Amino acid sequence: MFKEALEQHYGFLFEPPLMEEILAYGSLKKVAAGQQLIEIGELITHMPLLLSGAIKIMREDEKSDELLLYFIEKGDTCAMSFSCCMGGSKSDIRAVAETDAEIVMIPVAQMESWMGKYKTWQQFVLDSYQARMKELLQTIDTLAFMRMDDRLLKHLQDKAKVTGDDHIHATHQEIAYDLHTSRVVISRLLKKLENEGKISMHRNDITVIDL
Amino acid sequence: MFKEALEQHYGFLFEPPLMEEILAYGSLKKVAAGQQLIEIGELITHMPLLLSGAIKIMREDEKSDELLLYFIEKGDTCAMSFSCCMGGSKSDIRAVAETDAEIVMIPVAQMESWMGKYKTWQQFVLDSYQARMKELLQTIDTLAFMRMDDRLLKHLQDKAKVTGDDHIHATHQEIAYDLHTSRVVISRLLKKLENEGKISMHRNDITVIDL
DNA sequence: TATGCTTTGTAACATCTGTTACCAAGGGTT
DNA sequence: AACCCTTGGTAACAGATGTTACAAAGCATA
Repeated sequence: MFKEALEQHYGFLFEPPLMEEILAYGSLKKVAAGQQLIEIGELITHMPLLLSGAIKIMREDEKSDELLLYFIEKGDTCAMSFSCCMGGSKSDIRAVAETDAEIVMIPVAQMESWMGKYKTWQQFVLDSYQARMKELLQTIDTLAFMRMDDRLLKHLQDKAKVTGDDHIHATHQEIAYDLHTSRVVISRLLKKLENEGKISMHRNDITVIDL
Repeated sequence: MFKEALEQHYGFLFEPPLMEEILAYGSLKKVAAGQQLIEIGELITHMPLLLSGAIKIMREDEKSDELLLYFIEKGDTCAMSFSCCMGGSKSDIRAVAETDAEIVMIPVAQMESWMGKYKTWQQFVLDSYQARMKELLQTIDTLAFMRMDDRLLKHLQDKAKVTGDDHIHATHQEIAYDLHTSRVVISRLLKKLENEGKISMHRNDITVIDL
């Protein structure tokens, strides 16, 4: 059962009858780091409430070029990890577990009935949309106004933050995919960041010093 | 009065009592092309319903670098041109009239009460959020996956579409601001597009051939 | 230790984008 | 015509990023 964890993260948000319904209709899903939660084009049937861990949200174009949009953090006012939960539409994004995570999955049908019944749920959904919107604006700022070296450092800092660990276990190639660039560019810029004293590097392990 | 125009664009969406309320509490605002509707950091007091014309939504960073996010079209299911109408928060974006436009302004207070009262309004707000989200994703795709020449052509096509005119009246400098680059770059790429037969150019007038 | 795979470092080069500088063309005013 | 201001064209260069190629280091396993 996930009653305790749910109370802890969402108890202060939702009224008791709504909490009851969430317990009744929601199901707990445990996923391991790296596991894919939803793929682009897939039909959305459930909405996730994150209890623990972190999820990364990715975008992809026709040529299979990838880009990380943002992370959803554990304990975050997370909902609408999927921009298009409502109305039976298909996913515009891919969601992948960044760490091991525990998620309560709510069927979309319930969600829609709650919109009318529970004021706190309505507010929660609106707040979540707004939070996602801010994340997207932040992503746009990053793409439009920052150069790759700053984007890289920010990525490492974000990653350290959501995992709660200043040691990052990722290859240069994996980082390159997230930032939509090439491995050589990442190696080059990481070396530069190391020379500047902002990180230190070992094989498969980057330590972020400048948090 | 704006009863007819409102009926025409929103009548099929909202139930009659809601239409009455919109007429009662909304006020018509006519703006000329180029006029600013809202500035970054301003408190949001009204939500706009676009009756005619087009609005462009811009983002800016600390260094006053600008970037066009997207256009809102006349007749579009437009609301939430401002990502943060709810909750008395401040604007993350700037809105500028791209053409002359007519807008019904709804006080935020009304809007919030309607969320509980009218199912159609609730759906409208959610749909709008979703539409804005898709626009932002589209903007991200453009920034992450396209080069400047394609971004430029897309910009010209978008602009022709929202104004309903394949003649674009803008200086190279103005276009450069929208795309967050320099005038020289735009001149260079416009010349290239002209050589490729996709546009034709005269002073202060670009004709989009490849629509 | 020998072998093979993955990961990282680095050089050399191509290309795209941004910057500076200057001139020319267009259009309006006196 | 003479003048001025805005706009556009172009060269030359700088810097950032992407690409290709290859070598070296780290790690696992036979």
